[in-house]
Amino acid sequence: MDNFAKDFSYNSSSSTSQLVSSHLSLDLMNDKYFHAATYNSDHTEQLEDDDHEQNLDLIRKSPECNDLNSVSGSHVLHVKKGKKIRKPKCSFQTRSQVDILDDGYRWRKYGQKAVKNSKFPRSYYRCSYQGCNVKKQVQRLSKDEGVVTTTYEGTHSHPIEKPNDNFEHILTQMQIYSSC
DNA sequence: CGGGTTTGACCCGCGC
DNA sequence: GCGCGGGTCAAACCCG
Repeated sequence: MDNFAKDFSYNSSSSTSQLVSSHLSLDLMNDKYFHAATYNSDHTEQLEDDDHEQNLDLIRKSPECNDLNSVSGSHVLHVKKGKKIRKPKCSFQTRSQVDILDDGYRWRKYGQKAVKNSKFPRSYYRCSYQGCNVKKQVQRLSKDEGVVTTTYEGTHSHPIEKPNDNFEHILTQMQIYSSC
């Protein structure tokens, strides 16, 4: 785990980001070396519920959603109809043979798209917990087939279903860096 | 039967 | 206006 801490590189200017992925499985650690190349976090101010619902679609259409490989970590501003919208987004890369990382939450796949200039498709998942609309995108890098990029969007409104102490530690590391 | 996956259609923003 | 690419929907399907 110390190796992970060393390998882990944080790349974000966000000071108040919220981490939405909390756990990755022990299997991942044993079977696949967790590379953890980048961490990208954008933070949005807590929106009023009404605004949040209204903005979901705007967020969904945001071109920034497409930037899986971005490591800028800069705050993303979306302006439409006079509204400023910032959305929380965390992405990281793992060196793994499998695309789906067991992060302790239950996910339901709702789409898959071919990605231009990549032979691997991008998969879209939503948290299946009722009322929780956290999304994640999973894509394998065409450049390096061993690397999977996972992007989380939103914040879980419920506890983790399958806690895992090992990655709790990772989360702690990430949260320390991001001052969550 | 309930919940998850697959996959083609659809929508939207953007660049030309 | 049109084509392209990304993101989502939803019907059909699968599985435990």
